[in-house]
Amino acid sequence: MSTKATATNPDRAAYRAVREEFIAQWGTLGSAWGINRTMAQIHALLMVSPQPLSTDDIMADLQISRGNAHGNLRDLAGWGLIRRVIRKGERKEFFEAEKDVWKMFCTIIRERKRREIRPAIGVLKDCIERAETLKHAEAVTFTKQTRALLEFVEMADSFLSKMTRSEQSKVIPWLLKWLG
Amino acid sequence: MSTKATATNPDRAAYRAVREEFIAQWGTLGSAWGINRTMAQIHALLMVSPQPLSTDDIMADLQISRGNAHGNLRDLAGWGLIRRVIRKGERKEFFEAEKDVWKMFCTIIRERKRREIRPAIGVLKDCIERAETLKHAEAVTFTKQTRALLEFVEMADSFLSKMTRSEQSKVIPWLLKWLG
DNA sequence: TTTCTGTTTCAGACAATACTGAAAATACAA
DNA sequence: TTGTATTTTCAGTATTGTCTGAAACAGAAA
Repeated sequence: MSTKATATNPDRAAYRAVREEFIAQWGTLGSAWGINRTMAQIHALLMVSPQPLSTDDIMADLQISRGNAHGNLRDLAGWGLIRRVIRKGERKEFFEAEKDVWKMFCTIIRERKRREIRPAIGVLKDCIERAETLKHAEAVTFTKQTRALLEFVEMADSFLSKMTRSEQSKVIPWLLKWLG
Repeated sequence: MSTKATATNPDRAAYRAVREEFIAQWGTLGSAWGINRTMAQIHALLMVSPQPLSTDDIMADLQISRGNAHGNLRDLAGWGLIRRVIRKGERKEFFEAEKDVWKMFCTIIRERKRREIRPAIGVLKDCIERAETLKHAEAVTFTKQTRALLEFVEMADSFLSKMTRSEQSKVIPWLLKWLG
């Protein structure tokens, strides 16, 4: 291909710059949502990379240590956002990101449901159970409010479950229609 | 009222304990979503409090410094999750939380849209604009992927906008019906 | 004006989290 | 089995984000 990267291609520098900007911003965005900055950056890097990358590639690109790269890659794999790839003949392992945005979204939702929403529902139920029989005046307000929260969170949970179980091809057109 | 709190009411201790548990867990949940732990705890405290609380009440209850309480109260007011209340005859100012869960949800969504989603859309547009004309091979993958992300984020943004502009009384029944 | 009550700010202290680098463990090839 | 490439772990360190406490400030009452 004539557009193959070379040291002399002037677009190379421009591409590097815009990619770096994207990665940096994705990292910032991640930390606003409770995701480790480096983990978000590795994710961004893999998302826009045409081919799988090794730990060394990532270390070199983001200028981070082996331990840091390793741990964050393990966590990203734990989230299901990236996969390990083994190339035959190579001992090194490579990583690639899920590129389908809908699948990525569903994965994130499912994991956050499992890690945060479900435990939150458990806590709310527990608190309500312990508070509902108390005669203390403030306990009445407490129970009322935590019940309202529980009801809401459970509904949101159901909604997200149903949505992430649906096909993108069913949800998106429906959504576009609903938006008018 | 016969259930009024007194030092001798045995329910008082049980209520304090369950409320403390709720506040602690809400704080943990907050930090998982990129919200300062103390801010989430103050929010939890005000959510379940039957009456508005002063800065001193909150300092005493959560055992935090004045500066900490003050700053987080300011931030919560900035998010629109709590209101300042002035009682006539009193010089102190008090705070109360929005208790309606649907309104609370809409407020959080609107703020996160404004603070994070909109800037993210800006970044994506900027990156696409800078990358789309580049001939570098990797830039093609980059542009394709960032376009897919932008499309998705813009759709999510529209969806959330429409939802938070709707009445709870319209959305909830519809949602329940959709859930079957 | 002075004093009193309450609010706001912020430099320094502290705690939580993230990162490094090197050593240990593992996996594979010869 | 030994040697080599690669992954994994983790103690120590750095960085970031949060919190404290005291001083400065602001307005109301005396």
